[in-house]
Amino acid sequence: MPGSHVAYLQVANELREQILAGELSAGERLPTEAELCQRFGVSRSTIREALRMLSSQRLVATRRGVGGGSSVAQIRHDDVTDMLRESIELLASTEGATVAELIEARELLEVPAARLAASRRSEEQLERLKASLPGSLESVDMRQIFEVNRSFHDILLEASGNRLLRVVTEPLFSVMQTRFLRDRASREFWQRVMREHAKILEAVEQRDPKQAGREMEYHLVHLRATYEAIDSRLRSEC
Amino acid sequence: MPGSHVAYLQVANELREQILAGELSAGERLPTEAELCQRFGVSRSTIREALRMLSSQRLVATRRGVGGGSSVAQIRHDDVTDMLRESIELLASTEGATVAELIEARELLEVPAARLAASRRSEEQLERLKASLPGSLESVDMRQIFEVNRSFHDILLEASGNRLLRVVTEPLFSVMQTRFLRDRASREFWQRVMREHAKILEAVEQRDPKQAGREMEYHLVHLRATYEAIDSRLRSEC
DNA sequence: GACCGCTAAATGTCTGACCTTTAGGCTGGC
DNA sequence: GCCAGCCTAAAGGTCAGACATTTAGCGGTC
Repeated sequence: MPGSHVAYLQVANELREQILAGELSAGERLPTEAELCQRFGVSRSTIREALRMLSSQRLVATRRGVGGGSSVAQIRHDDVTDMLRESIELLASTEGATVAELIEARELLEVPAARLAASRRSEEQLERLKASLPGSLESVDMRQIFEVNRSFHDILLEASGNRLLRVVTEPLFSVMQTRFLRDRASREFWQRVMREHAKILEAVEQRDPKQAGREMEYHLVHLRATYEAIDSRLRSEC
Repeated sequence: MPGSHVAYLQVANELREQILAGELSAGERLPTEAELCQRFGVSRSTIREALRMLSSQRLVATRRGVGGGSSVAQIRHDDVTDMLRESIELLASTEGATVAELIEARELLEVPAARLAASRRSEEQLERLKASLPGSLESVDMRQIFEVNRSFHDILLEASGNRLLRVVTEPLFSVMQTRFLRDRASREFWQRVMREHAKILEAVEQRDPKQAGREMEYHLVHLRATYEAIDSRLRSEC
């Protein structure tokens, strides 16, 4: 049912196809709403509903004021990451994804990512990675530990040099972290995490891919146990 | 800027948060548009624009007629796959993702997927996998070869038993295939692809993960050369 | 008991008015 | 000559109300 029988869907689909086909390229401006009304022979509300759909898919961006209007948006990696994170969150909350699947997928991706990071990291990335590890756990607020942890994994993904890898892996990491760890993990747990991160960092500094992969694998196997324990606790509570 | 100063965004965000927080769970019905108008103190057009955003994010579904209305949608894996494919297509068309990154990411994912499939595939999946390989290339239309190829990889991903893995890998496969192969590859190329698929299938049938991984790796390395050749040809044309 | 059409509830669409934001130009003072 | 600040017009944002369309369920006719 391409386009259904609903006007706003037809308009949205037609515009989307034009954009995807490259007839309208990034940055280029779309006609004004009034012109689109004429072109499609529908009312302004219909056009606006179509534009809202496209803008929530990050295909167009709209600005107000004179010289405003809609233009084809340049999609950014972060946009994709955000959308994917939200989708996976939803899947995870409805048994569309089990904990085992999340962990497995993450291992499949982060281990190679660590290897790649070890062989490709720039000096600047290495510095940021170091900076992201706090000297001691005492010096950081427990509310921040969360962000510190995330930051380490994210810089590592960036250092892997593959933006697609980062785009698909960050959401997996992110979903697991918010789902399982916020306020549920002990101080000892975080101390161990930090020690393991330090090991990974060392291998990345030495540009030793194999070792980085091994350390990451070890790290994730350790996490797996914690996640599974928390998961079964959560389940029994319900 | 949470909510900006634009009414439809505020409404959409508020509803989205309620859905993500689980206050409204899957399948549950939202108030009618008229009721939402009252609740948010805005006009119907504003409510509708917000609902269009949510529906294009697959968060709600809307039905017409008596007893219709909007309800919280149960997100499906295919929805996520579709959205991700579109995003990656867009990234790939604007240098947000290079061919090298696509190939690399795909290798990183499909090789482990083949291993998992070899150890987990059901008899039924094995049968479908066999059925997806045509006896000889002559028997299939060149226009269908495309779909045959896709089908093999997709069933293999399904057999990996990890739905998240499939969700993130299928788009990578799909984008590369439509971008590079449609009408651009020779008959000899497809013959070789089919032979390599058969090798993979054999390892999967024997439940030999290592071998399945090796064959998949070999297969992808071969593809890499073809893709890179086509890519440089495409570039020089522009 | 099967079929048909009515009805009412809900979304879909249109119209036309007015509000708000914003770039750029105009004007006046220094 | 230049800067500040107002002014204006173009575009999206919002509103109100009417009418069209779809659809489930009800009820009556044969």
